[in-house]
Amino acid sequence: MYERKISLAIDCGLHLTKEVLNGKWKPALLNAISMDIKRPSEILRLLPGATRRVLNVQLKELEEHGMLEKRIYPQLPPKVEYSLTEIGWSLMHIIDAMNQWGDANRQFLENVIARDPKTTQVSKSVCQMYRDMAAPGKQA
Amino acid sequence: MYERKISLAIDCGLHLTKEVLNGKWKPALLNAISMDIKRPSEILRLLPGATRRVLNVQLKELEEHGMLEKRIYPQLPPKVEYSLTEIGWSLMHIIDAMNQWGDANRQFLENVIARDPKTTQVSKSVCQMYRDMAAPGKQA
DNA sequence: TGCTATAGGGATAATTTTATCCCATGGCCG
DNA sequence: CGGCCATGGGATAAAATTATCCCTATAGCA
Repeated sequence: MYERKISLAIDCGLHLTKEVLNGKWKPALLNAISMDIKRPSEILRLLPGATRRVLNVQLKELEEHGMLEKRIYPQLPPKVEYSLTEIGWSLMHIIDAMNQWGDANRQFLENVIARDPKTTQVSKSVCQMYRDMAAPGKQA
Repeated sequence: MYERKISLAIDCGLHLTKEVLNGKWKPALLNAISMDIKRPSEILRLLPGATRRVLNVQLKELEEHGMLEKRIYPQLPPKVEYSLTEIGWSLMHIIDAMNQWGDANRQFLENVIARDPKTTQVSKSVCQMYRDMAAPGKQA
C-alpha cells in the first residue's frame, strides 16, 4: 500500500474535514449512500464517470475513516451494503451545503470554470439522476 | 500552463463546489481572508506548511473562479490585498461548517486518520493560530 | 460449457497536484 | 555595493491520486 512521504497537516478542523472528504468521489459516495443507494453496483451505475476500482478504494477509505459501515451478506453472488455511521450522517450537513451552493451558483460557476484554461471540456448530466430522484416528475 | 487531459465532470452541485475548493490550501485561504488576513505575506506566515508558490497559484485560481478580488496598491515594495467577493463570502458557510465539524470530531478523526497506513506522521498546531485569534486569551 | 452478475484487489501507467529552485522588480538601509 | 522587503511566475522534479488492465470466486442460466 502506498505510504505518504510528506506528513499530513491536520491542525485545524478544516484540514481534518478535508482529509476525510479528500477523493474525487467521496462526497458523491456519501451523498448516494445517504439516499439509500447503497450497493456498490448501484453506486457504480449512478456514477458512470467513476471506475469500479476507484469506488472500491474510496469506499474502503470512508469505511476506515469511520464514515461508513459495510455489511456483507453471506450470499452468492455477493451482496454488500454500505450505510452511514452516526458521524457519517453528521457530515451530510456539509455535503448538502456543498450541493446546494453548487446548484445555486451553477450558471456562474460553469462559466468561470469553463473559462479556466485548465478545463478542456465539461461534462454534464451525470448526477442529474440525483435530482431526478430527489424531485421526481419535475423534468422527467 | 497545464492543460487537463481528462475532462472535468461538473454535473451536480457537489462537483462544482468541489472544483472550486479543490486545492490543498484553498479552504484555508478563504478562511484566512475572511478573517482579514489578506496580504500574501501575512497568509504565508499563517500557513507555514505552504510554499509561497502554491499560495500564489491557488490564490490566483480562487480569483479566476471569482471567489476573491485582488487589489494591487501601486507601491514599492508591492502591496496586495485580497478580499472575498460576494459569492466568495457565501462559500464561508461551507468552510465554517467544515471547520466546525472537524473541530467537533477532532479526537475521533485524529485517531482514524492516524491509524490509516497512508499516514506516516501528523503535524499539529499550524492553524491553531486561527483559533487563538478567534478566541483570544482562551489558552494563550 | 460459456457468459452474466457481484464484489475485491494487485500491478502498473497516466494524470494531476505540489514542492523546489531560480530569476525579476525597485526603493530603502547600512 | 549587497541585501532585504514584497510579489509574481517559469521550469522542472517529486509526490499523490486516478485510470487501466487483469485475475479471483461462485451461483445461475441458456
